[in-house]
Amino acid sequence: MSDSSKRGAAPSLSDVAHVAGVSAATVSRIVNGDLGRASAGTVTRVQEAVARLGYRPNHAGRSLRRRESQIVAMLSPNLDNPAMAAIAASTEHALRDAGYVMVLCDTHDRPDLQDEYLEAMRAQLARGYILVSAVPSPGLRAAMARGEVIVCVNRRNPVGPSPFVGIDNRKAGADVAAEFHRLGIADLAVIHPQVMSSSIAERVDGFLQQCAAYGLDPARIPRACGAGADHLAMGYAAIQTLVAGHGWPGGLLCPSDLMAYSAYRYAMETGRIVPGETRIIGIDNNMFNQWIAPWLSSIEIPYRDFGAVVVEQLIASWRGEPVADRTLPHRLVRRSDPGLGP
Amino acid sequence: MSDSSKRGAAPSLSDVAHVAGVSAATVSRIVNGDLGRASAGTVTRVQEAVARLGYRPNHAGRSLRRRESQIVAMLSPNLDNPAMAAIAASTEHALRDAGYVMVLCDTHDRPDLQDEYLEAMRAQLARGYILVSAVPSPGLRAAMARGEVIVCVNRRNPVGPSPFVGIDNRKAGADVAAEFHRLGIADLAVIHPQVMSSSIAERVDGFLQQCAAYGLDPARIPRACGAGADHLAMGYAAIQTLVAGHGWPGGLLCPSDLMAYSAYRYAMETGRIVPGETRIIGIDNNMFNQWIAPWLSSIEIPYRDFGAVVVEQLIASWRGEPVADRTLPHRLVRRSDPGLGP
DNA sequence: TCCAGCTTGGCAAACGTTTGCTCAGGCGTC
DNA sequence: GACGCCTGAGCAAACGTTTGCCAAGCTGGA
Repeated sequence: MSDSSKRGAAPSLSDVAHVAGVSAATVSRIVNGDLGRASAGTVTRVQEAVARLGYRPNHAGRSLRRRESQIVAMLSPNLDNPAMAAIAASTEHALRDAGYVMVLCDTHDRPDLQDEYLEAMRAQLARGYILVSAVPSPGLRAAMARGEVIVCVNRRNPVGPSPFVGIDNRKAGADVAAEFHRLGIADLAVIHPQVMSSSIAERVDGFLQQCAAYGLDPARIPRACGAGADHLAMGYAAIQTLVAGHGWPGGLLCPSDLMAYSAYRYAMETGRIVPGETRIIGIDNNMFNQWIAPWLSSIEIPYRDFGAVVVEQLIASWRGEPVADRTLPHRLVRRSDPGLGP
Repeated sequence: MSDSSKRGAAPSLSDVAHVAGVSAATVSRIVNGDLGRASAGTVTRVQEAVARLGYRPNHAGRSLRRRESQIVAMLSPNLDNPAMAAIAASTEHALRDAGYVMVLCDTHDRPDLQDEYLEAMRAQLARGYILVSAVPSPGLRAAMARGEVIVCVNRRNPVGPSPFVGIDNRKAGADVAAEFHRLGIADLAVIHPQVMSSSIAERVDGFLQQCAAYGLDPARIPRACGAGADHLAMGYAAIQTLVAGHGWPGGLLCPSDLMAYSAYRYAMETGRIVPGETRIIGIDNNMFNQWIAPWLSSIEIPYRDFGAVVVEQLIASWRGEPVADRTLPHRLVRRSDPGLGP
């Protein structure tokens, strides 16, 4: 009974070695691209055996020996938001191209879940962590202290320095202010989530600063916040508060498109005409906008490009190279159709 | 230098054994819940050592020895579709609760990518495969032949029998027909993707059958299909073809909400009033509908409940139990607001 | 002839876990 | 007192890879 006679089991290094008539060590070296240590004849013989048996290295064995896996963990606050889904999809693709596999964890923005997943991924020997909109947590601090490789996306690392991928949120907010200025709309307002992540806070801040540059007093720009399970619910609560306190503005900044959606719904419910009476500008430029939200201008963020950049950061970190933050470009997409008229 | 002196390295079984003054074998058994084989004193001593060292089993070692991992692969055709994202999110959650980790792969509905991922996951010793909208491919056949545990979601396994989770697509289509009948709309039409998955085909089929039951000749119900990168593009192409050939119908079945979105856009572009002149009914009930698509009735599919059921199927399969298909309930959500009127 | 150096490839020891087997001691029963 | 059984726990051999080290064979120069 040769090794390869084990029915059903995937072929192992020693199966290949047996077939090729060499030792497992030699096969290992060749499989890993160390071709300089074997003669040309041996190399081809081994490669043929690999092909014939359909050999694939067993990652458990490799991880055990090398004390590192090909697993990269992505911790995402939620997948319901198409922006997060786009980041996840593009990162998954880029990681796969680089030879890694991505494990996706949904933290629901909760520090306890974030920590649980960080721990679980440590047990999997995860080689790196991609934290989308990370929240502060003890486990994150611990991971930093252990020297884990971490890349933060959208939000900067709240507990220390980490490589970062995102946009210039302050500039994005300012661009919205500039658009309202261009349109001659001066009675502005902002809604935002009750607890603001750094990215949202920066967007709002950039907006207000730019308003000030146009001579508007930021302190007199109405703001309202809302709580809820997702940005849709938060936006709905916030717009109600805003309108109750200050009436409808002529221009409304929604720091995410989902909040814009719920503001729009409330406008419909209350008979406010969008974009005729109130112009809403969002941030994200959700892919559905062009199909069913022709009333919504939005700052487009190149989420589909995030993955490749994130992986570049990861690889540089693994190499121990210094890693600079990466700010990707955004742009305003203008839309002003009223949607449908019955 | 004791074992535990290795700085930075995670504590291993033998570190714990050393601290507790027992052998690694004993620790292993206790960690794995085999408490009947050790005295109460030993158990507590080991548990204390585990807690003190923050020990977590190394999954590479475990996988290597047990010849199986805790990894379950989900192959999804794309994450852009919120329905797929919802399935992924709920499955990830259910798997984690059951002690597994999910690796997400985006196949873009391509057989070659599906095969590549099946192979890559085999090298990771994946314990099971969740195939969302699987397509036929040689690799899938091979996986079936190897006896891998596979659960299919949305689409039935195209190359053989597998446990399945989804809805009664035929009934869903029939329910749409019933709704049009209730509304007294008789000039109906259907758009659908050029290459129809089994689920879409069943929806359309159920719709037509039910139309026949109402005395409409299915052969005279206009149908059009379109090609494209996603359902949005497919829908846009299809509705153009449909309208060019047969004009706007009074009632339009879109077998996915995304197609409904693009049909809506085309209606706006051509001045067709929705839902006043043409009533569109979709399938999926995308979460955004209630916020920005008040004109769209849709069949709600409980994607958030899929994950738990999928995991039940997986676990039953691992136990070797017979696994019956699971058909989850759907329901029509009625909406008929015109959206906004400027 | 001898030695140095290169090429080629094998040996064997890890990596952390699981588990069949063994064994020592204690207890109960005849 | 002998015997068998139960309990509690350790030994050691895997699982599949990787890699430092060594050895054999060859080339070429002194």
